[in-house]
Amino acid sequence: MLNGEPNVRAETRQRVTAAAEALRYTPNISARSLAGSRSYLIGLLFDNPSPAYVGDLQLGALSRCREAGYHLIVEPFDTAARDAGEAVERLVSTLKTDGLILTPPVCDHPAVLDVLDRAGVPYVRIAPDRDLERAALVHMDDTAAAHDMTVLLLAQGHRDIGFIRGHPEHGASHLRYEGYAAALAEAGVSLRAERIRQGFFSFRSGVEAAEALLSGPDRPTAVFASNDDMALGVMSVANRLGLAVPHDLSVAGFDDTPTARVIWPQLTTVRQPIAEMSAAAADLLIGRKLGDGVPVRRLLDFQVIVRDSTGPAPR
Amino acid sequence: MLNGEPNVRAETRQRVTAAAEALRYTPNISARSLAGSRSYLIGLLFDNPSPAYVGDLQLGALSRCREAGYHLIVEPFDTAARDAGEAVERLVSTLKTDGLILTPPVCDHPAVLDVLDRAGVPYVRIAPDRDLERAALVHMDDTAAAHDMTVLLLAQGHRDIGFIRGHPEHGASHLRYEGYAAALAEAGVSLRAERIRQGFFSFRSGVEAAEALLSGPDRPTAVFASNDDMALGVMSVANRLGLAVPHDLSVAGFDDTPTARVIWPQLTTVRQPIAEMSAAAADLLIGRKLGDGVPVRRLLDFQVIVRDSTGPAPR
DNA sequence: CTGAAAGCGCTTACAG
DNA sequence: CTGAAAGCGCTTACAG
Repeated sequence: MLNGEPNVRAETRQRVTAAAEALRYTPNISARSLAGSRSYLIGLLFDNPSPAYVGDLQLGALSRCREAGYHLIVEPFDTAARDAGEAVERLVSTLKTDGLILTPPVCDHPAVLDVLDRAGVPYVRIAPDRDLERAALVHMDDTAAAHDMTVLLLAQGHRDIGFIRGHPEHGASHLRYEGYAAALAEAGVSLRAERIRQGFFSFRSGVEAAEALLSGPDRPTAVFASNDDMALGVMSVANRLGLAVPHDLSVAGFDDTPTARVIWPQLTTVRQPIAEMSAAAADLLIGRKLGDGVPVRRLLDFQVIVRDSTGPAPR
Repeated sequence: MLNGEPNVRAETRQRVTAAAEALRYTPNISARSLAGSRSYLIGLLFDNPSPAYVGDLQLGALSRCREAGYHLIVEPFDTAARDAGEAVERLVSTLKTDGLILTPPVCDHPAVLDVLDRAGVPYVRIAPDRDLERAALVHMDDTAAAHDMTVLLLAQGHRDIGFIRGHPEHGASHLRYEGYAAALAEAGVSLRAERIRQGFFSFRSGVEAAEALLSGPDRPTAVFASNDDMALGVMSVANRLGLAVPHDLSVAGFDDTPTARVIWPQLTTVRQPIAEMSAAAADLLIGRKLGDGVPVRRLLDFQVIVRDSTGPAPR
């Protein structure tokens, strides 16, 4: 009855609930899991170097778990390991979670997905790179976000906008580049190959790209880096070169890391709906809305956050 | 036998292990928990605004859990809630974890500790503020760290060192201040009240303290902020005031946040052994080394990290 | 509709 | 030392 069955008289229900309350009764999760078809456990698999990203992801999932009486179990996962498939097999057989949230890059590991599909374990992928048709996923539109950021720069009069690409192994890198290129094309601004630099999402790579972009007299009036760490690298180089941001150079990033708000000038960037994505994933798992037919796909909104590192193009 | 009992013939052990391997046998954690005295589950309770801090903490605990076949369950916890005691009561009765890691400020909540003691649930406190004799804890020496940082500044010729205190509600704030004051006293440098400002661990409060400290002509040659966010605020103000760091002003922080490395100049700061603390806590819980007598107490080493925001005092 | 029984997959105490 | 039985605290299918 405590599990919310129907067909119980209101009075009876109330009395039982009151008694449970008085005795501080709380069902044991292991017993429920063993006896029933639910474990009230959701697993979050990650293999991500950024504690902040993983932390944000958890916050979203946790808020939904809490409401539904679920608990979150976090599992580091070595995507590069040869036996990744077996590892996940072991995991689901010991844990019997009601579902798994797969964060990048775990969500793009074919062997992991194979095992999960075969075992019939429900899972939701967060922002996967490939095989988007394969299973339930939650993501945002990287292309549109990069597009919008570029449009913002164009609207401020910039016509010469450098771009630093992200790590080539990350799918988002290509999507963001496409958004940038599309916005330029729409505005009739031609894309110059020497304005595009390869980065790797690290501060260091941002510094190197910025040095190439900003050293000579022929330099762009704005630089859009594919993530905040690289944008910070650009700002650092600008500072060293005596270029005032945003007066001489506008800089935009992507991610809205904590650093973006404590740097000066504060960084214009894109906020990804990280907590919202994992919250949506937890929702799907808890509500068991994954079963039938075509895989669920949720697209969440990003947000372009205009702060002080961008401004009108110098004339 | 698979649980590592002694008195099994080597050959037998090997054959069983091989069979288990071949069948990919992995015991179900719920069944083990229900039947036996171990749940192979450790809970991490947090109520901390910083995802990065919580993420770092998890990494340490996770590494030990993984080795020992344990799993980590993370639980957000509302310390301010009136029914915090009941909440933790409910938690331990549904989850039956083998132990709890209590992070600040949960580790300083009297009702939580009371419930846990009464229920006989093992727990380890991470860097608690008060009642240090009460139960097992893992921490670092904030006073010594602040002392060492101040000594470093003194060694670079600084005799006029401003200090920004941390949030008055956090025990560490007082300890850090004491370390600073002690180092000055040892060096025979007198402490000037107008050089001490109250901050609240936020960037904003660092900015305000720095404005008070640096605006006039009579200003310190170095500022030691009780955490990195406030140190960043100091650097931001210095930048706005045209003070070159470290040439005109040395700045030191505390925490070694990710931002400290991507700012320019890079921030001199103290690295706290965050992951090590939670790893030690997990060790104690998994090894069940908590039972008898005087509470275990582990003191871990900090590290003063000298980077580019500090330098010789201007003459 | 309701209540008592079986059983989930293990560990543990115990009889052999 | 070893093996079979009991039992952990629930859910679920089933007999009443």
